[in-house]
Amino acid sequence: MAETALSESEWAVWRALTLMGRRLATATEKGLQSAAGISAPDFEILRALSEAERNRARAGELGDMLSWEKSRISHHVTRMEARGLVARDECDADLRGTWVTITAEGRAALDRALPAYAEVVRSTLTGLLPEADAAVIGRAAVAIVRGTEPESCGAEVDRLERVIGRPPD
Amino acid sequence: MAETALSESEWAVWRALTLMGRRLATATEKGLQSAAGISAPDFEILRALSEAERNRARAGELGDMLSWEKSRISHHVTRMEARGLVARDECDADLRGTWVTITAEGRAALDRALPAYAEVVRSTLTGLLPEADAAVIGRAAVAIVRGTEPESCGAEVDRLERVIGRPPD
DNA sequence: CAGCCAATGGTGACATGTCACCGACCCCGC
DNA sequence: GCGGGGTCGGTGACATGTCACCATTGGCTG
Repeated sequence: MAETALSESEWAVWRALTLMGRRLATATEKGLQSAAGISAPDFEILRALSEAERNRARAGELGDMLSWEKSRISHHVTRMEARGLVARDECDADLRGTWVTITAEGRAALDRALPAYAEVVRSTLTGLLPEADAAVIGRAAVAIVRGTEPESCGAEVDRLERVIGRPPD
Repeated sequence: MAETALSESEWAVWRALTLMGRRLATATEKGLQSAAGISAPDFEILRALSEAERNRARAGELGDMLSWEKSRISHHVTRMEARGLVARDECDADLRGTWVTITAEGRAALDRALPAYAEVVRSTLTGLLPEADAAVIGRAAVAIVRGTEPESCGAEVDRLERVIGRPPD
């Protein structure tokens, strides 16, 4: 703990993970942009809205679904609204609140994006790893997510763990 | 390949990796900020400079070392220059070029940052995973890096693979 | 040596993300 | 009903990152 230097293998694993993260992000961005003309954050918002009841959600709900800060939601919805992908509606039940809705244009973009997104996941992750390795990497990722910020480990992480499976013992 | 839907486990692994990436990035940022008052990109620039001969590098070299675009280098060096962490020097041998140097202040910040950085790696990665899992996740990350953008797989990835080891067969 | 093309670094416009703060509004106790 | 504190979104300032473009310079060819 007082050692200041990382071992070569510690450094290599860290560096490899960092590089991998950037590659996955870049591949996602490129795939969505070329297939549907939207960015990765756009996609996340549209997907969350499409899964919500009546295709709409309160701004705060969106933030919870995506683990985004409220100001990030607000800024990004403003940008997407300007491009016609989503719309804001007043909330009668709570005058402070705002409904965010997916527009027809947003729905069309999402429909174009979904197959491309699946293809990105397969071509950069599932398709490159033996299934057993994918399981190990998934479990390791869950362990790291659990190990960092223990307080905010919401229900989603539990669900992921259930799907991915727990270390054998 | 024509399937449009991801299986539940494909999705879970992808989502877990995405979450993990954000957690690691956040932990790095927080650790460096509190220990040395610098950001993760600041740290990368300072580390690259400190490893270069005479603690200086041409802007383009820096870009190659970090796999950054030249405009990113330029913008970030401008910001760090304003905070006194690095300095620009004219390059006599090529009047188009610029030397980027680490200042005493930048060196001091780097020295404060290095132990904190190692601590972040240990507390979020090495310390949370059994050694065998770390090896598997490292190999998987290298495989993904290799599988995406095959052209730009420079010498660094070879080195990482040598350190981490290759899949047993 | 003249002229062309590539390399080098920088700049401005824009997209994304965080933080601190604010104005409006809700609810709860009185 | 009426304050007071917390909730809800939003805004502005700033940091980061990408893209398209530019001016300057190097170096090579005729």
